[in-house]
Amino acid sequence: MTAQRASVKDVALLAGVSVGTVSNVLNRPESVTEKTRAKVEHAMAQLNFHRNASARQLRAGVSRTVGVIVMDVGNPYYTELARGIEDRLAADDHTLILCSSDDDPRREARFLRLLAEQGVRGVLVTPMATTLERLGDLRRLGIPSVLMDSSSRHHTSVGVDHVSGGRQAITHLLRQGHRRILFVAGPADLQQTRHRLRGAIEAIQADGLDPADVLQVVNLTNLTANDGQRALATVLDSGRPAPTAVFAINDIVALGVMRELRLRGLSIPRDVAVVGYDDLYFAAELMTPLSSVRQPMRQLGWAAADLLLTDHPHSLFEPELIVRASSTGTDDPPTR
Amino acid sequence: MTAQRASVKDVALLAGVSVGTVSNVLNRPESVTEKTRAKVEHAMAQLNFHRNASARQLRAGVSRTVGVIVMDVGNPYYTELARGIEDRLAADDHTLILCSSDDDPRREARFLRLLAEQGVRGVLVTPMATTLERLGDLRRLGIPSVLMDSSSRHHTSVGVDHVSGGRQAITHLLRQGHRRILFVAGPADLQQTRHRLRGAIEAIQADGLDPADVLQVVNLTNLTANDGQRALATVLDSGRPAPTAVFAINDIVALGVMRELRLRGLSIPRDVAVVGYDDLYFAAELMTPLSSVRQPMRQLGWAAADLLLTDHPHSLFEPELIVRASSTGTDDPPTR
DNA sequence: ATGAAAGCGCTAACAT
DNA sequence: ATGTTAGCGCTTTCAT
Repeated sequence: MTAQRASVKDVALLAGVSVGTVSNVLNRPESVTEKTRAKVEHAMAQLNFHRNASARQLRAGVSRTVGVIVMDVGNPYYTELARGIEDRLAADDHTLILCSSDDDPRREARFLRLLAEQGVRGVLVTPMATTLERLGDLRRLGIPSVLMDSSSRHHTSVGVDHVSGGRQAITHLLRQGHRRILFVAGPADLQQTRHRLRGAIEAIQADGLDPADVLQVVNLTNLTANDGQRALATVLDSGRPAPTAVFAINDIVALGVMRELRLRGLSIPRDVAVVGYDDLYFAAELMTPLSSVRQPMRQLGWAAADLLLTDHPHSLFEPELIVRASSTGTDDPPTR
Repeated sequence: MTAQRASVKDVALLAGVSVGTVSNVLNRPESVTEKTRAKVEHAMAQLNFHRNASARQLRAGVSRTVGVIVMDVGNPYYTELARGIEDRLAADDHTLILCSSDDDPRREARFLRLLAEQGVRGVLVTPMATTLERLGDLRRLGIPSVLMDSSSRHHTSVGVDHVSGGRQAITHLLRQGHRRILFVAGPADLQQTRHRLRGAIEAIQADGLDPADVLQVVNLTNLTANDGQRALATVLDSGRPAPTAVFAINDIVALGVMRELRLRGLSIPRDVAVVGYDDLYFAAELMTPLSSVRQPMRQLGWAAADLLLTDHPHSLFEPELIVRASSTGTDDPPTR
């Protein structure tokens, strides 16, 4: 019905000024007379003017968009991270393109290429084992990147101390008397797996025990509830002595573990105790309230974006074990 | 260390061809000799060339990006929707910018402006009551939009039949003998609320009962677990006869409702039955497995994106009630 | 304080 | 099949 997109030229024409003045109203309003500014703004409103971000970016060379690649947007843990990023970005009038790598290097590579083409101001990524190689391209393009939920001496990053998290979880289980613990971990080359495993081993050694006796590790490729369930089933069917406690790499995997335990009529935590990771919002509401290691994801995201925007030194956050019925010595009380 | 972004000009220079040929390699590879194509592609690789999306879009006038605004990215229900969209978009080499309105009209307006500036190919949005007014601007700009999880005679949309969902949930509760049912709903002007309420009323009337006797409605502004918990507490403290069943607008609200019931020592479902909505992945694993109305979100997202890309007629999907312990006549077995 | 004009990287129409 | 060129909408000198 009415015209399509109006350009600065159209606005200038209608307001009876030059395009330069229109641009000034947009970018340096203080350098324009009150009167002409009013004229121009009126023309803009009348034409339903929206500045063209492509042209702006092409000319100015800088983008107001930041790319974010997380492992799995379906996991509330990562959306909470994204929320923190968004909070920080909005304060500087930037926006975020959210991508989900689904733990697939090819998907990640595709998004990285896409973001490079978009000319984003920077990329924030929760890395998998091979991510670092792919980030070289970006750096050569002059696009900075920040690793999240992971740390590296060779790359800027914001992270949570997973060694500490693993140590806290296993220490807790040892205190409850457990001596056969199963760690249902992620891929062996994933930093979260490696660090939490290290923390677990440290905790066991600190008690004068031999990790080889106490800890059994099974590595998952995907971190879904079904994978967790299958992994536990395999271990229980292996004929080896069953574990008395399970430490899961995240709460969703823990969900699957608990499902399998229930299926076999095993009591949680009397027969097998369970500790998860991430402390998702429903952890306390599960059939057996789940002990879990809580991480400050929102702050982490905020810090990551802040790092990108202002180059503040990065921070390492501290996780905190939340103990609930799934891992306490006695059977859990019906409610609380 | 090495050069920054290489342009088509740089590639042309290195390959010893013209920029037009480079563009052809990019956009019409079949119109280029095998040999020159190889030369050009080699030059691209050598220069780490990434085409500049801004310039491309500025010139071509069309974007390969679609804006998606959901109510709440923190809710897995919406990320599942986003996943469906992404699936469809990827097939046509498009990408998605994901925004969370957080049920805040100002945030939504801001994102809409942003997306318009980006010149996105279209916008997919899960609308709140006032969204439609805001979409007029976009239309005048020639940017199509699709409503998701909602329907409108005045706007293209893909949706789920919420009337049917409400009817299924309430019919189920009536069959269990409930005659005092509380509907913990969203905002009164939200379509999901209105349609599910209509379905509820239809179900009650179909049994020859008076909705005014059977159904009590409380409207929430925000749909968090805490809000659900508070709402139920208020109702139970009101002095009026307590409901024997609760129908919650979504599973997260249901989580809060169940929390409050447990806190008061009320048994689910013996004292109060609960039915949620969305059937989030953990619904079956809760302290009391939650009956819930499942919606095909992934397909919905797929359909929405398909509608935008190919203008296929839109579809109305059918929800399905999943019955679990939280609403079955007998007490649930004391699992844990 | 405002105007004129160049140019960002790309595509597409036209010329060869 | 390949080269030449105009121009998308904006910002930003440089003049006035």
